[in-house]
Amino acid sequence: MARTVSERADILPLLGEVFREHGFEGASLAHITARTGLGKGSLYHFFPGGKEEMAAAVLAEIDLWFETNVFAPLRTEEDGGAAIRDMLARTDAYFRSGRRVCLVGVFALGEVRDRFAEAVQSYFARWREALADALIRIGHPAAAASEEAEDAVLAIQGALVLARALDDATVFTRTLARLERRLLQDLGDARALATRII
Amino acid sequence: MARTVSERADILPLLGEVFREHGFEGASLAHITARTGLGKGSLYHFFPGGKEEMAAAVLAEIDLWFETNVFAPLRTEEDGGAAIRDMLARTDAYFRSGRRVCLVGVFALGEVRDRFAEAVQSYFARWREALADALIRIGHPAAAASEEAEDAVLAIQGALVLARALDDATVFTRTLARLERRLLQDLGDARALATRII
DNA sequence: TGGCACCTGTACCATTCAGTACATTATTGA
DNA sequence: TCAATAATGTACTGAATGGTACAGGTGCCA
Repeated sequence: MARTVSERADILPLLGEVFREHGFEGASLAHITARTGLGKGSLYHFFPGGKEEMAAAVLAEIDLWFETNVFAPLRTEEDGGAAIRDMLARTDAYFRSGRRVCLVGVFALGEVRDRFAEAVQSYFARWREALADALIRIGHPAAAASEEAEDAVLAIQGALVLARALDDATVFTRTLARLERRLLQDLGDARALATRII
Repeated sequence: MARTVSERADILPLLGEVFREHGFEGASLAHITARTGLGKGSLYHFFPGGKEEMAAAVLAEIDLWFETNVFAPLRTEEDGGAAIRDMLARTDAYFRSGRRVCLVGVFALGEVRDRFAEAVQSYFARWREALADALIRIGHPAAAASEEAEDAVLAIQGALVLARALDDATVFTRTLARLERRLLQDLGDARALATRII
């Protein structure tokens, strides 16, 4: 019996892709073994809790990635404008310019949402709040910043849906470009900011 | 053996809810019989093609509803502003103010997309184009109208994702209100339209 | 060289899956 | 009244589902 992959952490990205493509219910153990090359023995050795534990581990890994590379910079980077531009660039890279779907979004739409409610809710809530932080730092009024952030986060999700529906990834890149304009415009003019229509 | 429901058309909405809640793969015949009250005998009598035919019929029904109540008015109603307001009101009603999910969007994210690619693609493409039509009719420049329409359609999808993820339907109603402002603002000022940042 | 913890493949389990076959019952129209 | 058709419940199929049990193999450290 040849030892194959070794590290549990190594297979998390593969697991993620399976859940992304098939959803939680559609991700059968057959699909998972095919993609990871691991048999049931290994799978249940690494994840005694079965599919549920696998999905939870994947969600945790995604959460950590976004927390580190997107949310935290939005909260702490001094130059808020640069933080927002970084967010957009990393979002574009992560979702492969619209060719990759958001696992958390997929889970949110399904009945699985209830099983991972805390993780799903927290992911989007922290994204929204971190972005609002950065917007306030570059001079947006607090009230508007919150709604602008929500609008941006939801636009990213919607763009992923539409890009896949139309089989046209440019929908996603076009949306990111629009968001950059929308979020970073008018930085110097406080009065325009106060009265501007979102 | 008592005859129960009778019309095939009567059970389409029920079928739709099952697919909406569980996705195509997750919608087992057990779920379907439970929701519709129809046994396998009746189900396969009405839909000899099985689940695939059921889903296709549901998609066709949804398509017809939107074509009639949303797309066509956007294209033909003389008062473009009223058409857009009607679209938003009917969208709000259809999605139960954010408590109901978009079946076409759910299908778009899953692997089922390929099986119903034509229906999924056409639904969103026609929505986008019909909305762009109305925007042009109220004075938006053609180039901007197309992108504004895409932005609106994708915002609706994203709002549904986010509303369900955060378990907060107000995300959806807030988004529709924002869209109304965004789409209908500045109607009289051509110069502002030409230079406005989307 | 030995032992031991860690991996891994295989066989197996009960359950559920979509779909089929068919006999039986309702309904309809002549 | 009586066939013909439409609708329905039931029993069944073979395959796939997630999960368990476990024996055996592998690498590592003493």
